[in-house]
Amino acid sequence: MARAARARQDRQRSAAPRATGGRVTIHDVAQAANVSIGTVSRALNGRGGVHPETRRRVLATATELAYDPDRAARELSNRRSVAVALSVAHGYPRLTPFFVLFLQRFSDHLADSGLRVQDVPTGSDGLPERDADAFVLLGAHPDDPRIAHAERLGRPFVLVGHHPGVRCVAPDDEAGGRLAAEHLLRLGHESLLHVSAMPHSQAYADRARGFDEAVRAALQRSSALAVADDGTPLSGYRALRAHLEAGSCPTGIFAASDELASGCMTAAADLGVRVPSDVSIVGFDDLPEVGTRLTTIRQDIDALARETVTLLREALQGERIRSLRLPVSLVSRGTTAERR
Amino acid sequence: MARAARARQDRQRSAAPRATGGRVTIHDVAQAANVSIGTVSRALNGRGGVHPETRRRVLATATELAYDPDRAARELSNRRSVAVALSVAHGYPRLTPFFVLFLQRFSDHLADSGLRVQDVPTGSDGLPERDADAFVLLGAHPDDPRIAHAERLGRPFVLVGHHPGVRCVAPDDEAGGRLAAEHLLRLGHESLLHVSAMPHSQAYADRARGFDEAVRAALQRSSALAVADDGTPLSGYRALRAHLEAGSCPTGIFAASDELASGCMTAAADLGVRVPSDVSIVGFDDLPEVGTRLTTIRQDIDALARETVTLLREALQGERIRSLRLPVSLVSRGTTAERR
DNA sequence: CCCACTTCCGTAAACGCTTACGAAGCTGAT
DNA sequence: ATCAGCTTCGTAAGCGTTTACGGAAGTGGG
Repeated sequence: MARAARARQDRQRSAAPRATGGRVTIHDVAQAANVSIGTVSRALNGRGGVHPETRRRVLATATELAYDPDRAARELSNRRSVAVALSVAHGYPRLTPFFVLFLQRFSDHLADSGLRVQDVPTGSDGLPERDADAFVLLGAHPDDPRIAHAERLGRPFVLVGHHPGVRCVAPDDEAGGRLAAEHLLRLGHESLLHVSAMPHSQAYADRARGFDEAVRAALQRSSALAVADDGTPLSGYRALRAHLEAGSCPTGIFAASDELASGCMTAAADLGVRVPSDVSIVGFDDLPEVGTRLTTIRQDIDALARETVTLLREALQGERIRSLRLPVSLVSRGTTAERR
Repeated sequence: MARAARARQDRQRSAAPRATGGRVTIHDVAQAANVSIGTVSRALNGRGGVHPETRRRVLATATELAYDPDRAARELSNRRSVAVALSVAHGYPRLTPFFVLFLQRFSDHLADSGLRVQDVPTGSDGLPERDADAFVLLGAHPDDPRIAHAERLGRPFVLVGHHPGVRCVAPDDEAGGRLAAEHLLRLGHESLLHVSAMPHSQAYADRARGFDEAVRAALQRSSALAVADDGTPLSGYRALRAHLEAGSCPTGIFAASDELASGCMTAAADLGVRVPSDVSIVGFDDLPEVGTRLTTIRQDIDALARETVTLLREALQGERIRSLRLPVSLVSRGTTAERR
């Protein structure tokens, strides 16, 4: 042990570069900033008891050395070991591309913050499992039984979606709907159609409300509505196709998700309706897969995941309930044009 | 140190249950099996120098206590730190449900085996990144540029798919195709259709070959073919719909994937064709999402992921190239019936 | 009967991090 | 000048695992 201590000491004091296989460790940062590893850790994790000047110096050298804390070590040390269970909303039997993206970000942020996911039953549709320490509920429709259930369980949880009175984080769906309407209206479109999978989620409902309010404000009437079975491209395709075959011919379409939008574009193509010259289409999400061409409402998935983790930690520490709405923005690409 | 050593000793000797927050550690197993933690580790990891009888006892107590090695600790200790990059095949711009499932399993097995994924650019379509230590290529079509590229790079890689001369693992697609054909033929169907997204992957080509050979052997002629744009349900829908609207009416359909099959089922429904009374449909993959109703060719995704990790480790250790074909089986459910 | 060799196993260091504890330095009140 | 109390920081233990090293049996040959 005396030997070990000396070795560690040596390593800390020695000016020679460490031989840890290239990895920059907390020791390197400590050495470079002329402090101890304890101080580095405290500075980096925002713990108290560090002189502001010291903190600044540590942070600076850390970024300079491109220090990236080792996750395994952090997890092992933290032993925060919260088993986070993810549950996909009822009515979302499938794992949407959106959720896949979210999940990636989410587990990154979770690991970064020293927490660990023990169990990620992504496919599970039903109510959250008993043996988890915390829950993340993905999506919610207004009377989601999982919410009452999670509350009854008394375990910390956060909802990715929107529901009054619970800790939740969601994009500003209503504002997004409004943005879409205003964009279409500004381009001169008055024959409007909203394609949505409405009953399934609060998000869809909010998007519809924002869209509808803006439309009513401008035109004193509502737009038409085509309801898709679920949120898949195929459901969007069938919804629009059926609508067009029934004889109506909108010039502006707001699809409640990029997936629906992609189905709509295919349907339009199959029926000889050209985008954007015959009809303009606005999506929602800004998924990278379809996104390169589509005019859409962009939401920041990474921020969504990050804030989910923040709220989750707050929940774990029993802090006051707080909810977040994340801003969205319209990105105008090739599928909208002025009405001819 | 004397203090620490004694503490550890105490913990090891003491009969009292450990207070590690419920987690069963290697110490618990050691204590229960009356050996040291070193021996437990060696026994569990198949290292040499353990008496068979001792090994047996350790293994027994480990399973009895439901010992589950801590990943973080294992990673930290192992420090094998291989940066594995995943690359999705050209022509598969999207992350299919199949790959999502695969990915989950894959990273589990990777972590279990002490390796660590540093970078998983799942969405990346192009050629593998320069800074990875190893690659996993997902899917391949016959002239996949990524294969030549990976070989040129000289870094270990394994292909999930099939290609001569490289380390690869794949389900027995050809046998699967044959199974589907034989099933349909056995039910008396002779007016057959194959729905596929053929040019995109070797897997689809192999499935088609197996199917076609069995069909030719029985009927002395090929089945009809409907080509879908990609592998999505929507593409399957459009392919079948177009085919049926063109006037042909098959009684047995083999869709090259469950996703295609699900689109086919919707198309049939939309056109008033009943499954399975009017037409029988066989899928491929056995995805849990669509799988509860669909007659399909089952492949073992977990095994696929496990073997991928095995081959990856072999590649990392420079062992001889070896390829695997995993068995598939037909599971008969509600979408096939005897020809009326 | 002893020694070399092998087989089996226990000990403790190491992986990179967090954090409890305590030491050192400073402030201001006495 | 002294001391309590605060702030700031260094030290080292500990998270659960793997593995190098060496010790203790057991085996066989001289």
